[in-house]
Amino acid sequence: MQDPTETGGEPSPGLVSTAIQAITQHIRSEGLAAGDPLPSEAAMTRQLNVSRTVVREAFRSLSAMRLIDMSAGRRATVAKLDTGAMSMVIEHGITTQQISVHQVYDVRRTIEMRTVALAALRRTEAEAAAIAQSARLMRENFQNPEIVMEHDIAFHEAIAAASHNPVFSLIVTAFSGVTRRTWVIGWRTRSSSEDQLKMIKGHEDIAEAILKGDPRLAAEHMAQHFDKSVKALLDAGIA
Amino acid sequence: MQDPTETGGEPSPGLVSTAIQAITQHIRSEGLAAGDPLPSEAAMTRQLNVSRTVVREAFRSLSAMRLIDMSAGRRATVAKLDTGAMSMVIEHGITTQQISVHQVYDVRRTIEMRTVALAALRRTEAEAAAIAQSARLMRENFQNPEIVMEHDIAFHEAIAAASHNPVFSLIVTAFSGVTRRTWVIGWRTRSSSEDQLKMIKGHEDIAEAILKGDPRLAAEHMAQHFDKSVKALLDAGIA
DNA sequence: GATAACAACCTGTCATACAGGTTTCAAGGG
DNA sequence: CCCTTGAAACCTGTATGACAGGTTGTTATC
Repeated sequence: MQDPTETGGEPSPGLVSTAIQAITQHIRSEGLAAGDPLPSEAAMTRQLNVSRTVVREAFRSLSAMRLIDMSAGRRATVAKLDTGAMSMVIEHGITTQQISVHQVYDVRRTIEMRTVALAALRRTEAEAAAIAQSARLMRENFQNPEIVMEHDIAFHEAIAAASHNPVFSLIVTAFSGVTRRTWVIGWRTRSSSEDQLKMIKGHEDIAEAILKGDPRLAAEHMAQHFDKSVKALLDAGIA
Repeated sequence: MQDPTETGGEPSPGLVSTAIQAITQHIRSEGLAAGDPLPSEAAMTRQLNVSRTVVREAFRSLSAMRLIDMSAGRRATVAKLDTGAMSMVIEHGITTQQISVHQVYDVRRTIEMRTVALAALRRTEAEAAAIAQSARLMRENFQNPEIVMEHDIAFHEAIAAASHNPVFSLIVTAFSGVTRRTWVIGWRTRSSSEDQLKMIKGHEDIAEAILKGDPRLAAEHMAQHFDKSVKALLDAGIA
């Protein structure tokens, strides 16, 4: 039925994929930035000569990946960089057992040894304070694992942010979901309060090294932190 | 009437988001693995008591993130781990100028210093051969930049695969799109054939170190490779 | 028992309809 | 003149029905 001069020749694995490409292509060719509005569904429908169903599924797909923002009544807009899609991919890999928690931790260790060094070199005063603040809140709430975990996650994300490289932030944040699922296990393995406080001390050491601007020391503390975390997970039988 | 507390809001007021969660939840609770079939759209429609439109947009969204595979006539199936979504996020960040090529290279350098060390430790004979093969093909086709680039990308992906950690593969592959867009620029900066061959020699050194099983040497060569690549991009004026 | 036609089911796409949110702009009141 | 107000125009969210075409299992035929 529809035969609008297929340019290029790709027999198309589906009209929706074509529409998705058209939209991303539009963003690129128009040089749109985060917040800029996209064409309406109706306009896209006319331009591509397909039904609104197809255009809509394309928009919705991009929205699911958080490349665009949609909300009722308003045109879709280009989205700010967001972890949404990435964390879903990681989660999917974990739940379908295609990747293991241990493998994620190896990647985290690799990346965070770098973010912490960069943070020590590039952090602003405010960022150093935020990092130290998270560590302090971990200690103050150390009886409540859930709260400690949230501050732990915030701690690592703050370090990534202080690296001033959003790609690192993106990846670190994408792993936070996995952390939420396994953190408590590692915490329980640290049977004594002493062990738990020692682990919190590790965070404070990292924060301090960042504050002092010593990348080598910061990386060293981070490595120790991860080695202990991985060991705790291994002791708990997490593959 | 603006409510800035909207960012990162969890309360998704859409039926589609609910449906997406229901599907991923189904995968989790049923313990599905890659290749397993999902309920049909009709079944989901009944279960969630929403229209097929909604269910379909949910399926399509998951398909766009490559969490599930869809094809006409057949039920959707759980997908194998794939880079699709991740590379789109990275591309989006680049095209909307929220991240720079330089930042991507810093992340690549960080990750590939690790993958190359792991590859040296864990590679099979076949993997070592594949890596060396890519390096050889780079040399054999060194007059043709496009082909050299493809083998370069294959080279790095093969190293990631040899690390035996799919998360590394995932990330490295996600960056390949960026490489395709900037590689030629770096190549041109290496004005003389001599420089270009020197760069290929760098790849061969890496391959050899992996074959010898020397992680420290491999990482060192990889670091040099990236330092030169970044310098080439900087010389070309890429931010 | 093998094979070919068929029926049941499934996804891909289209058309239409309507509810509800958002923006725009002009008319009316201060 | 400015501000408020309200309606119209536009937009997205969801539902329904229809049909084409692919896939699979079953049955009838050889």
